[in-house]
Amino acid sequence: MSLRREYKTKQKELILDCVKRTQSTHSSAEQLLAHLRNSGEDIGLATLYRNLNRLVLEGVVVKYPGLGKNSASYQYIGKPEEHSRHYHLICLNCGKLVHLDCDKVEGFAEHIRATHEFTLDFKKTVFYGRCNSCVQVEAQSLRSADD
Amino acid sequence: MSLRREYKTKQKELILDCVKRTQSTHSSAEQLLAHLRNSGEDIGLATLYRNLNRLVLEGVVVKYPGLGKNSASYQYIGKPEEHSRHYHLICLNCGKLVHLDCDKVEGFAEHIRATHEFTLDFKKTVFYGRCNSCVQVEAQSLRSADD
DNA sequence: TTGCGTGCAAAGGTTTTGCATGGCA
DNA sequence: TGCCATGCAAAACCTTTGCACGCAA
Repeated sequence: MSLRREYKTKQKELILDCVKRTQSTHSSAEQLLAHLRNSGEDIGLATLYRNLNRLVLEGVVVKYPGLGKNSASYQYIGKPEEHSRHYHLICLNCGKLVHLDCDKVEGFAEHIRATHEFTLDFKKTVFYGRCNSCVQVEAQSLRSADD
Repeated sequence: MSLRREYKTKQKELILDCVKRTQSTHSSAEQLLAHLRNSGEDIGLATLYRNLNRLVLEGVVVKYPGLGKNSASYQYIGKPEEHSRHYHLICLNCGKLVHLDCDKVEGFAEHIRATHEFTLDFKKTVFYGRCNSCVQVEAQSLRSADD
């Protein structure tokens, strides 16, 4: 039963920094890699995936399985201790992340537990939809274009 | 700009039938294929994928990108006109899928839209958590074992 | 010095695509 | 008879894994 010590490496820090900096929009592994390259840092793809998986396990990063295309997206949501009892809203169009801090949510979760016998996990649950500005943009393009 | 006529084929009907019959639990392409084989029908994998994609486009089937493993799951939700706004609860422990048909949900969604300027997409949003039986089992194992 | 982390390349698995053939209309 | 749909196999794709080397502690 060996204790697994964790080493602090340059790559690990770069990756964490990168997802923190891009937290307003979820990014694919490839996009994150590009970001890093723009900063002059090159990191192996395998290393990136390994670290992302670790961060997901730690709970500070959320993984969204291939929404638009096929590749998964990753997004920094902060340390578990810090994002207590709030949920996340993600815009399917622009990728914007919104923190939902609201009393109503607690009431809703309680209702689900009491009536539907299901305990929501606010760390894992992400609400998808459209933010207001994207709803408006889409409504507009529906009016102008038609197919 | 050619009109694209759609043909009615045996495979198409079989696939639609299959997703309809299995709508209580979302299934991967491989699982659907197995279902079909059990009924004595063999269909090409490519055909299955092509038709599933078409059904997703039509809006009668929802695709959940690789939740547990890597493969995506598909689920029949009915014609857009027919499926009322219900959400899905998925147990993180046993994988059980629960349909959440509830007035409170509508009220909640409306609150999100009005107050938080965000329109929920009930096709894409999945609530994760634990079903009651799994909560109980886990509580029990916490008592007996400790790690 | 120990052994975890990295990078590369290869493997793994899922989904898509090209092409010849089959079948609906 | 047109041409869409199918089936097969190959390709494309994303992600994981094996292995040797580098590097943190």
